[in-house]
Amino acid sequence: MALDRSLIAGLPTFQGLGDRDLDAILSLARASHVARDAEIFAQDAAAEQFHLLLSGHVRVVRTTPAGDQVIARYINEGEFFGIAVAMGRSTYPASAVAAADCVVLTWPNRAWAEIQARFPAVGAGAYRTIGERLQETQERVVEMSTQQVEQRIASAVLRLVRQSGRKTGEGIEIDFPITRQDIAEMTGTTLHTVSRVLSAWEEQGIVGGGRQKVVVTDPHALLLIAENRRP
Amino acid sequence: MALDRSLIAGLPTFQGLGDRDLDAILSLARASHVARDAEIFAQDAAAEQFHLLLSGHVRVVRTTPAGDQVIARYINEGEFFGIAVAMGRSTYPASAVAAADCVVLTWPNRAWAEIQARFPAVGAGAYRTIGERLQETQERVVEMSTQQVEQRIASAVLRLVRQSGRKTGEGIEIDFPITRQDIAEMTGTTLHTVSRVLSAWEEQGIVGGGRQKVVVTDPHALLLIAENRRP
DNA sequence: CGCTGTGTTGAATGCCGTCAACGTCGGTGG
DNA sequence: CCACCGACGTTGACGGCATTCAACACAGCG
Repeated sequence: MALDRSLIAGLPTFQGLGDRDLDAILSLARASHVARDAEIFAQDAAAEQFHLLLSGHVRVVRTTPAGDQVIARYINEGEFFGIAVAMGRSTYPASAVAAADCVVLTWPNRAWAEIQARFPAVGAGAYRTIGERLQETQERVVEMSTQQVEQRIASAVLRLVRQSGRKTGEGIEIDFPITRQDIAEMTGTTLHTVSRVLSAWEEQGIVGGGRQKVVVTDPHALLLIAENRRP
Repeated sequence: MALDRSLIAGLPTFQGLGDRDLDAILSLARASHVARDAEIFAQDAAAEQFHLLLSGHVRVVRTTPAGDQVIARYINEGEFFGIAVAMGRSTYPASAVAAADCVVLTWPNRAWAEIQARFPAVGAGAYRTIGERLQETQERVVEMSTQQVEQRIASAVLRLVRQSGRKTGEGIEIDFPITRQDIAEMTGTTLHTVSRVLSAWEEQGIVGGGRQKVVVTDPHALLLIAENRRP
């Protein structure tokens, strides 16, 4: 059965395309559900497909030979991921795991050349995405080089809130399950330190939370901490 | 006066192009000398050109609001740099400074669309370059998250040696001037720590050096340190 | 010949990782 | 329904690695 174009019609990636174009792109794709914690692709596996996240959240993780894990980034709804083909790579540099239940569109690599040729705007958008990720990653290197752990955690939480925040009565909530361990793997620290820092913030009324949940009640205070300008 | 096509004919970037193609690409460019320590473009400035390094070495540096500097990477001969246009950016995310005397080719941004359209292989090569830089940068995040300072310094020196090494009688030498401070800014540490580590390595006969110079005499030992498998 | 940039080394401080113990939530199976 | 168990979270104590502070040495250059 053909996929309905309404799946992707609203996404910025495909802006400006007509119905026939959307149908053409979708005709090459396959949609699937992915349960939470299921792996979408594995680090170092042959990269034969690329993906677009329709709903849910995906965690991109690199594992070192020693077994340490580092979270490279979270993918949000509407973003491409696993686009090794666009970077001329033949294997995936990291694994992708569903952080929540997901709906994913998948194309075979050979579709990339066709999409890029027929819809240059889509290709350009993907390259802009890669460029943005490069900038973000370098920003992270700068943070890890110059900031203390508490500031880095503040920056990471703010990034999550901006990219995946959902307003609630209490404040802004990160709308997928996230553990202290996850935050530690994003900031290059340990779950112990993250727990200590979040506990301190909770006492000051900056964040709230609970099990696998983070709610930011005072984003401004967090910003001050991230910029090391705490009053 | 027109630029001679021999300037770029040997570069992997332009492989497979004919003489007329090379001339066409060069006709859009301008060549210039850049003295050591001169700035080629500035962080946050409007990105109106992109560059290719013909000879010399270029240091790409990000500066934080607090004044801390972090070296994002070194550019080697034959590489594009400052290709904000390919990532859809309107400003440069970092500054570029000549680490040694350089010869640089410069194109106005509008040449990018034309080159990409007429010579897709060149465009694809640039995107592969961006992809490689993304992978390298993420690799650096992993290192900073999981490794100790000495291992990170070893990794950084090995990277420099692989990318810009020159064989000499003593061993492999990094063929541009580099200070302890530079290495510190690549690894997120201080020049003091770098000095201590290099002094210790020198005593063990792993590296040699001198003022603004690093010579690796025992690359294998460095590799063992980088992988934390020191005997 | 002094000055500036670079490099070295010692001593002390402190951040944060490590080790350890315990508490709590939620799902699962009897 | 409830007991159990594993995953997640919290907190204290301790120690080590690397930064910070300080002082000095040396080279190149005007």
